[in-house]
Amino acid sequence: MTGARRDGDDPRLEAILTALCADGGRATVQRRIVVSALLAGPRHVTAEELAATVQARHPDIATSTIYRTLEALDRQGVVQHAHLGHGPAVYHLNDTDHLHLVCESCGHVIEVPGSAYEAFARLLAEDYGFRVAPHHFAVQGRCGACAAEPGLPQRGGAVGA
Amino acid sequence: MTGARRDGDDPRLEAILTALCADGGRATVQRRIVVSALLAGPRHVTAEELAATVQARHPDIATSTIYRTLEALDRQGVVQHAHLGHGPAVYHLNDTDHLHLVCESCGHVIEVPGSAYEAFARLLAEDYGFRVAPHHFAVQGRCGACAAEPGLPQRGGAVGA
DNA sequence: TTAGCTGCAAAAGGTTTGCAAATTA
DNA sequence: TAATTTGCAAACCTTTTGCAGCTAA
Repeated sequence: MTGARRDGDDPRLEAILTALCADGGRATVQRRIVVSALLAGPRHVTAEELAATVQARHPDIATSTIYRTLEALDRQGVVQHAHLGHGPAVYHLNDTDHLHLVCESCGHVIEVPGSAYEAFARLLAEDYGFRVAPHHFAVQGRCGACAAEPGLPQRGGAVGA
Repeated sequence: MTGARRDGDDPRLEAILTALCADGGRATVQRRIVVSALLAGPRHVTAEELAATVQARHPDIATSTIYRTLEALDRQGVVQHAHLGHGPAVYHLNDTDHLHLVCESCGHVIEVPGSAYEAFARLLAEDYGFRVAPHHFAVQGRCGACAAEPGLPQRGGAVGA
C-alpha cells in the first residue's frame, strides 16, 4: 500500500486513459469507470463479471459498453484476454509476462512466469517458425490437488492400428 | 491404403461402436453414420462441419444428434476436442500425441508431435504439480508466414510501475 | 463541429436441453 | 421390457451490431 487513496484513485488510471486517446479515442466517463473497476478488481475477470461490478454502482452503463471498452483496451495493449477452455474469455491487465494453467477438474487458474515457457517457445520458434503469444492461450490439465484424485481417468483409448 | 473398401467401411468403426456400448450405450444407425463421417473426413472438424457432411447424405439426422454423439465419443475417449481460440471447438480422433499451434493471424493450425512439449510438460509437473492435457488447448501465436508480415505489432504496453 | 462513444434492443454464433416418439439391448 | 437415443424446437450464453442520440476533443 502506498498510502490512503480514494476509491478509484489509482495512479495507473490516467496512463490508461491517455493510451485510450492515442488513436483519436475519447476518455469518457464510462471508460473511466470501467477502467477503475478493472484496476480495483481481481486479476482475472470476465466481461460479465466486470459488467456486474460496474453496474452495481452505475446501472446506467450498458453491458455493450463494457465489451467495447475492453475491446478498445485490448487493441491498445492495455489488457489482454485469454480463452481458458470452456466458458467466457477472461481479461487482465497486460502487466507481466505469464502463462495460464487451468485445471480441467476444479477450474483453478495458476499463473506461471514467462520463464516457465521460455525454452518451449524457443523450440517452437526454431523448429516450426512459430511465435508464441503466451497470454492468449491457457494450458489445460489437472492441478496438483486434482491430479491426486481418481476422477477423469486419463483414458488412453487410442483408436487405430 | 489397405485395399478397396466400400464407403464407411473403416476397420476402426466397429471398435468405436463397441466402445460406445461400453457403459450401456447404444450403437444406433445415426451414431454409425456420424462415426463413419468422422473417420472418413479431415483430421480436425467442428461439430457444424461434421453436421454438414453428415446431413448432405442424411438430412434427417439432427444437428443435436451430432453434438450428442461427439459428446459420447469424447466421454469414451474416442475423440477429443480442443478450443483453438475464438470460434467453435474442433474435434479429432484420439490417435496421436500432439499439440495444436494456431496462427492468430491466418487461422492456420499446425500439429506438432508430443516430443515438442515434453520438456515443457515435465517442467510444469515438477515446478507446479500440474499435469498437462495437451490435446485440450492450443498454443496461440503467429505462424512463420504471418510472423514475417507487419500486422499485429506485438505491443509491449505494460501497465504499472 | 465532428468524429467517436453510448444505450438500447435485436441478432448472431455455438451449444445445450425438454420432450414425446422411436429404437436398441 | 426398460433404458437409451432421436428429432424438433426452443432456450441458452457470450458476444457483436445497427442505429439514433449524446459527448469529448
